[in-house]
Amino acid sequence: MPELPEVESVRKGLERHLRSSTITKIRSLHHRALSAQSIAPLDSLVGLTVKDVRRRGKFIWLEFRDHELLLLAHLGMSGQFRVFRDLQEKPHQHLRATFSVAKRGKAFRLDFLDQRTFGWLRVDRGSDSGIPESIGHIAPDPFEDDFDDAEVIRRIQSRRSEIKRVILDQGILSGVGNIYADEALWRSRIHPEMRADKLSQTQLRRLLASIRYVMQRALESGGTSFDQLYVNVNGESGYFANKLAVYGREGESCRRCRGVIKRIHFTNRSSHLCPQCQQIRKSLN
DNA sequence: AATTAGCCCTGATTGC
DNA sequence: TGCAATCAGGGCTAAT
Repeated sequence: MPELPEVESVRKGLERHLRSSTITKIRSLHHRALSAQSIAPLDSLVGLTVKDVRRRGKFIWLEFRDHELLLLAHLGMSGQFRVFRDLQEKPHQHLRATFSVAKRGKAFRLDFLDQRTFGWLRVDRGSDSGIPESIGHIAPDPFEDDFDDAEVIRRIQSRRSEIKRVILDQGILSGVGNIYADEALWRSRIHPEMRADKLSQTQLRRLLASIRYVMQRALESGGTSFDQLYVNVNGESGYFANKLAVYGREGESCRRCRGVIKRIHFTNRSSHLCPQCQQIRKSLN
């Protein structure tokens, strides 16, 4: 499941392969591949040369030389970008769009695959803030220079809902999904159902540090792959899954104490935690 | 303005 | 064995 570390791994791969390359042809093969909010058809990008590949949270985009248009993408749950040097390589079953690309006289193919079709591509334009116009409401992620810890802590404390919901809100901070939310909460010993406004400065500082730590470590491992739904642009899996402390470890023992990892229901999905390390104090909640 | 339920989707797995 | 229910979950929208 692509969260910030997985999306960053993909971004790096795209940067390496696509920077200074020119798009020569684009085909869309699924009606949901192109976002309804796209300001122009994919064809508008034919002939443009990639200047940069950028990211905020889980959003990724290509910037082009001498052009205000850009290509924004979100991988959803199962979206993938795959680079194929061999143009004869058979198209994947879940192929949603395919880009023909040329770089220094060599032609290659960039495929956008997506089994569950929650991912999308969108032609958009830049804005004064330096990010695509349509994602102006997405907050900086914890690895950006202008991420302001004190300000984010203040915003978290202004919410009365459960802390896990708040750190998953991409308008407060971006890039955190279900896996790293559970991992960071475990690391900072905070119960996911604690009310955000009841947490102390110290706890929230520790939580932000844990989010950075966990996602940095995951990035160094190339991300978390449980199955073939997340792979990098070369089709390779990440190997952070075996370093996870709580996610997917229901019934196994806590790496910090003798507790048994529990899985609890959380808005139609799951939270994983150690009930020993992450206690919810009724009096404080 | 903050909060929350519901929706979009496919394929693997579980239950009867 | 076969079919149906369940689960995985990010972000947007609508309703409260």
